[in-house]
Amino acid sequence: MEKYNIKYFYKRLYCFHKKRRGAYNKANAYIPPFHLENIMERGLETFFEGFLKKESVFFDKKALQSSYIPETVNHREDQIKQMANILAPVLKGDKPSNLFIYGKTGTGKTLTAKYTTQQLTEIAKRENIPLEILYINCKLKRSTDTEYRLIAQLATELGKSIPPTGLPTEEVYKAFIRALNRQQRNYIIILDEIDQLVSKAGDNVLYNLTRINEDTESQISLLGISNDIMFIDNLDPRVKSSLSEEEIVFPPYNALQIQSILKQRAELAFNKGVLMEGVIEKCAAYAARDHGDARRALELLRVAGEVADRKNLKAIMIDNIDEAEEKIEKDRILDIITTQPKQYHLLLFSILSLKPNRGNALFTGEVYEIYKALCKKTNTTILTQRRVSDIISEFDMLGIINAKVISKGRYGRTRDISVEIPEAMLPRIKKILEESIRI
DNA sequence: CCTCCACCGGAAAGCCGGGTCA
DNA sequence: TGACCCGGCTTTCCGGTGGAGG
Repeated sequence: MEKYNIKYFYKRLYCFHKKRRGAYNKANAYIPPFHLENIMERGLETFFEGFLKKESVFFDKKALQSSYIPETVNHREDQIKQMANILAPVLKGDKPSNLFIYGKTGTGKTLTAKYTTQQLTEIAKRENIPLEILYINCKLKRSTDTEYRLIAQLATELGKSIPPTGLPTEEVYKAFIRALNRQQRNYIIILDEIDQLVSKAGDNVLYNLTRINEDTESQISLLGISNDIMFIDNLDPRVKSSLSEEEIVFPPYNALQIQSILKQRAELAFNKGVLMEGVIEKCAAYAARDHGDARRALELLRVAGEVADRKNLKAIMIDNIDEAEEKIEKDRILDIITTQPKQYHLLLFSILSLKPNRGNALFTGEVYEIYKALCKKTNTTILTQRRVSDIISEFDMLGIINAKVISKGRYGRTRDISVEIPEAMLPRIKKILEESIRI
């Protein structure tokens, strides 16, 4: 945790407040108000001074966050032009075609879409054209991963609050349409990570959304963003044809392009001269290595800066990037594991405790046996093997284990499970799991 | 070439805790 | 209050299958 973050600041302020009024300490002795001793000014002053003096390599960290929209979007001129062409009719009051955007993660899809629509709204506002953009990120957990919730979310954006559950879905649609009709406008709905939505809620939602124009005076265009290119092929043909009336592909950035993006952002984010030679190049190279993910590059740079700050360095060294990469991966795994429910912990613990004597080739059956024993020992209900099998798949998808289906011939078919957590982290993780299991 | 193991993974249905509404 | 609805998690049921060993 950073020492001088906002929480810390408020804590200090609160302490200060108590001291100003005077307070009783643990031994119930009255400690006189600050100003009587004239320490207060000094205390607070030094705090603020420290806060100001505390040197940071950052000037404005925001510029490195993935949600930041820069003044100009580099290397996406073509896509912006295409998108503008497709969406422009909305300015004349016509309904633009539905648009489908795809490209790998970190290729600037969301950024470009937001940037373009932002410009669009500005012009629309100036010219007094009724236009509204609704942006929904379907990946944000718990808010929009089912049909009900998506529509509810959309309706909420239109200022119609809908209870988070309880109503029939039909009712929610009606409320949404009423909200649309309340003011006749053109709407562009951006559905980010639309593949996530479909995998969880099915393509029914999309079908209904594409058909909703028939029930309302307002016109609605959909703008779907996906990083899974195959996703569109698995859709209902009717949805497919109407959703992808237009398509734009975002190719990955190459190393040079990532470099220039990083430079642009770094200029805003860091103080002058804190970047050592070669830092940006290295970040870019790391990110280009796995398919030109600019978001990753930015994150890497940001964390490298944080590492340098924590070490009280005045500049970001090349080594900090390696440390940053390690830290990101570590935090990711730790975050995944600590947020899992107990059953998952039990299972993971079984896998880990089986690992030392069986090497790196565990089979579902053995894991399940250990898991059952563990459940009995800790007095937990035992899940069926079918369910456990699903949990193993989930771990696989999260990237903390690797589970491949193999055939052992006469000895059946099973999954070959190996652990993907770095060796160095294992003791710590085991400890976390143990604690969670006990309780 | 056939068999048959030990599990995979799809489909459907049940249960539970959260909610609305009249 | 009871009738309903939803989503998440789980169980039940069951057809499917790659390949070692006969």
